[in-house]
Amino acid sequence: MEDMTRPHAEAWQLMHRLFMSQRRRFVSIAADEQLSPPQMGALMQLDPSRPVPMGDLADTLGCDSSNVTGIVDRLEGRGLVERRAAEHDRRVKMLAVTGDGVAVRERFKTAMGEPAPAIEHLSDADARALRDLLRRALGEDR
Amino acid sequence: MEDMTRPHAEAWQLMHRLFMSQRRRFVSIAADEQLSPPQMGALMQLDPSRPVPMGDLADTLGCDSSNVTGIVDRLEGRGLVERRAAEHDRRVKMLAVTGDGVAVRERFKTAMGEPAPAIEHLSDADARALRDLLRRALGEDR
DNA sequence: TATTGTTATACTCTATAACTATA
DNA sequence: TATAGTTATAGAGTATAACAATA
Repeated sequence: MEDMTRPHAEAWQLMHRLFMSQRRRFVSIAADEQLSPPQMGALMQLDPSRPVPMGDLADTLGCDSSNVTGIVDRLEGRGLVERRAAEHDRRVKMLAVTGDGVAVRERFKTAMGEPAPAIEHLSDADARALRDLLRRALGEDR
Repeated sequence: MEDMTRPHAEAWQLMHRLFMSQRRRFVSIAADEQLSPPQMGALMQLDPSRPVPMGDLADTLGCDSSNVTGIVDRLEGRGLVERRAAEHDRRVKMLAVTGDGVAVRERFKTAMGEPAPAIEHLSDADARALRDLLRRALGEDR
């Protein structure tokens, strides 16, 4: 009984393991920017080229909107994000990433975009094959 | 200038995106067991077949050991984990997963092991190719 | 002296419920 | 009436520092 698992499930579980092994790196990179993990997560979910409503951020973070108020308060206090009025509904507040916020985002992407060692050790051919598979998987999903 | 990114980096970033899209599922599965995400994370890091010291858990979770005290208090209160004396050092406390704890772990693995939609939609051939690549990546890394 | 785990403290995250101001 | 965001509250997560027991 070797290989009872479907290849889809085993692939997913291997990715899961690989990803989990990188959690400490995420925490450490956020700490380098003096941001808590939730704060960094929120900043990375924002769109630097288009302000988004508070409620949308709460949805993508999967947490209550009362929660986002505090996280955004602190990001705004750090000057990384701004609350702006929305065009046609005076209830909603749009979140815009500031220049400093964009800079933090860029540094984070550079640091966290560095592949995990397991991926780094792949041959160029394997890495291209993996990239193409993932492009296909994510492409078909939208 | 299309494709300036090395295939390793792009593959890693695609995996990152795929994984992030599954965070809500993790939170929801933990909530089904009435556990907070950190509690579920801690329980899943333990080894059901071999008790581990508190300090080791703190290391794998990447947090301070003072933190683990509280998380383990609550897991122990739920009867999912036990603190036991260590053999040769009376300072250390070993964490053992109880029968109930093992059951929660199994349910979690079943639920979270279900592949993300993007993976599920891959053909069998693609899924096997992906699995083999990841086996190779993770295998070489140890 | 050094190490393991706990306690004390302060701040952050989180959900629920009640509230304000819009719609 | 319903919705977007805030505030109030209570419990949990987090790091730092000080501590007790043990090595």
